[in-house]
Amino acid sequence: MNTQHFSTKERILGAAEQLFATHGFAGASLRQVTAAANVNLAAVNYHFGSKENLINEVFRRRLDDLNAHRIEELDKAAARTDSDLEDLLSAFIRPALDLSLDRTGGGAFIRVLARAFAEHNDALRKFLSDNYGHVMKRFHAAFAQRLPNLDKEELYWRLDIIAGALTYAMADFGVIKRKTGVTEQTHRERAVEHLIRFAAAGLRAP
Amino acid sequence: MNTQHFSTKERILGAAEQLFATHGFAGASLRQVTAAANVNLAAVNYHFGSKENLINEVFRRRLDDLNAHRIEELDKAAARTDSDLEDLLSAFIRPALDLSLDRTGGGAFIRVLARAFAEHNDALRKFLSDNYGHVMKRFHAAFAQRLPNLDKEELYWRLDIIAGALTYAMADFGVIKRKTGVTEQTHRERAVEHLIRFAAAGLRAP
DNA sequence: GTCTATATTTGGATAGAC
DNA sequence: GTCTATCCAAATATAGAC
Repeated sequence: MNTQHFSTKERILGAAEQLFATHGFAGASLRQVTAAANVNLAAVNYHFGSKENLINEVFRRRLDDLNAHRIEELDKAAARTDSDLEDLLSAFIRPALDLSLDRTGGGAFIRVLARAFAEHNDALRKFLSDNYGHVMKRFHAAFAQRLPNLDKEELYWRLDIIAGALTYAMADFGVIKRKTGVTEQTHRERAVEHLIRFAAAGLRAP
Repeated sequence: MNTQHFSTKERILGAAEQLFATHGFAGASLRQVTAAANVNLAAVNYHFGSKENLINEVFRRRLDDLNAHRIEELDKAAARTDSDLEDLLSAFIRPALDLSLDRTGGGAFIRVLARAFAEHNDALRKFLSDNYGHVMKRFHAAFAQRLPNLDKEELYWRLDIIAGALTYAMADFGVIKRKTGVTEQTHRERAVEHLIRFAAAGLRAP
């Protein structure tokens, strides 16, 4: 991530992602970030204005893509008349799995997301809600259509739990050593299947 | 938590627990902690030596109790010949549920635990491993006895995931507003049941 | 044990030369 | 756009009086 053929901005984002994953938002200093990115300390404020905005941009870079894929998969599932709860859950969960498996830092980003859940940071939650609330609304609507007896707020609440469980599982799996070669991907695939079954059962509960 | 009829040490621990839950270990300063505890800034270093040690003591205060209850429940389950996987899981999970429901800050502590998972802090992990590794060993042995075909390392790995899922669920549930009175406890009870089924299925997977 | 005062370090942010 | 140098605030930690 700190090779020279990426732009300064990209190198900062990559280094920040890694360090936020490891030390947290408060724990990783801009000095650590700029040193790892091999750029000057002042570059962060020049390109991003502030540390808080840098944090937001770390999210934006990945979430734009992730949520676009989710909407894409949701549209596919919604177009089919025979799609069920599991298909909707898959549309939400599979893109996150793919991201966690990519080789350009996606695994680190998933750990950053896990931290965001733990943070309960109001500014961060507002940013996520402002920018990606519409994705949750789309999924909420799709689930609500298939679960007409479930209270709307209860549904939001359960989707939040599912997002949390997914993030945690992906972040934790990131620590596992892939001893026997293919295992890493296989394990995550299985985790996703378990999650989908678990989440579907949870959603169907009265 | 910051009333005068607790000792300085206890007030610091309570305030630290609350603030670590809200802002994280790096994010909560000793100045915030001592102000909330209504004690002098220097008191932390006098009573605990350092911030890192204060963090450790926040864990010790709750985990000693939590793990004692877990061992107690495990012994009860192990004594019965007809106990199954679900009983062992219950011995592990129920004491955490009880803690999350207590009224002296247990809910905040569960959020602190969730942060510890996200931290991946080596010093903290070593502290937890040194002081509570024997509890995981006891559970590992009990599960291994009932799952003789499962690889030992695989089992450790899965128990870790279960601990993570439990912690996350409890921490997240902590945010929910109990609108209709009894709901809070009922919801957590249900979450625990889901978790146990989920975990048991995961453990039985090949 | 508790306080005030302070040493020391570190962090975020910016000014101004290039 | 990038660098050096620096400002200022905040943090951990300690010394020493009470």
